[in-house]
Amino acid sequence: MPGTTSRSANAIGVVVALRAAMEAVLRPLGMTVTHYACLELLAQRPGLSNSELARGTFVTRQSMNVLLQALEREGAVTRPPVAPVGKALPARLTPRGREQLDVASAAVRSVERRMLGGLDADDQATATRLLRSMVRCLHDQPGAAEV
Amino acid sequence: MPGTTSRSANAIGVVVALRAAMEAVLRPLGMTVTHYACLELLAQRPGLSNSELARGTFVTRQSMNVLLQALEREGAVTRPPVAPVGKALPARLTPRGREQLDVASAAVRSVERRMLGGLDADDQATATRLLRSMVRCLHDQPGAAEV
DNA sequence: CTTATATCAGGCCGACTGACATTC
DNA sequence: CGAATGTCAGTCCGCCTGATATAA
Repeated sequence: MPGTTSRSANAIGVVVALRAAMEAVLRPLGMTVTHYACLELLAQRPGLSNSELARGTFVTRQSMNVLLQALEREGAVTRPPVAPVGKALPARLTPRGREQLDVASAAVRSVERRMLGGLDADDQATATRLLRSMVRCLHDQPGAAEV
Repeated sequence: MPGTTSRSANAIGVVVALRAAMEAVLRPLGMTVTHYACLELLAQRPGLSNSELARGTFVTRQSMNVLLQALEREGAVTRPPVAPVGKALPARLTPRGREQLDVASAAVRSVERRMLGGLDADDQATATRLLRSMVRCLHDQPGAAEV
């Protein structure tokens, strides 16, 4: 009413607050947000290639390549020395990588609990459903980005 | 059910997808996510100090100081040369800063529309309400404690 | 040829930590 | 004194763009 023309959905607030909270709990584990997103994606869809992981986490394949090599070096991820087909090297979590993911997931879930703390059980279920829809929409419709 | 049963609310997906989408639309405007968050915060609460803006956007006061000085230099923000009280310098948007914010807000809202595109009007209203609650919870609670 | 992949090389810049002065 | 603030200085690193090689 007073000055409010078109009201924002506070997406900016979610981005800065949620991102900061996640970075805060992941840093002590030596993990970045992209780092964690990569492990999670790999757990859900084993065998993804470097480029596919890059697209899934919205970074360039060059950036994902650096991350993936670090993950291989520390034994969290394995890739075959030669490509089964083409050039794509299917990546998979090692038991160690799975462990790291489990620890990190617990930390991330603690943030989610804090985020949903002010909601009743009903709203929490709704929130989860709506969040999934949001992610799907953002993934499906490519913004002005992507090269 | 290999060990972990508790389903994630996909907070990680929201963070990476939404953040990337926002960066994509803000970059052509020469603006970062923190940059935009600062302007938005300043529009809602004129007179905030550097340190207060830093806390509101989850960066250090040193980082916010760099940003704020850049905003002053380009005439988007003004601060009094001397502190009215203490050392805190109340910052305010200039008409020019307000313009920049309006342009950026339009871009950010386009992302929000895309994000909420798969929902009906009812769910969209619910989503907005829940998002606000999430931001409030993440702001209020400390964040460093317990895992 | 065109497209997609992996990877190396180099650069950018936003954010961080450290340190100091000032003011309540 | 201690706590909060503004600010200068130095550093880091995650991510980017560019370029090369290979495979379908």
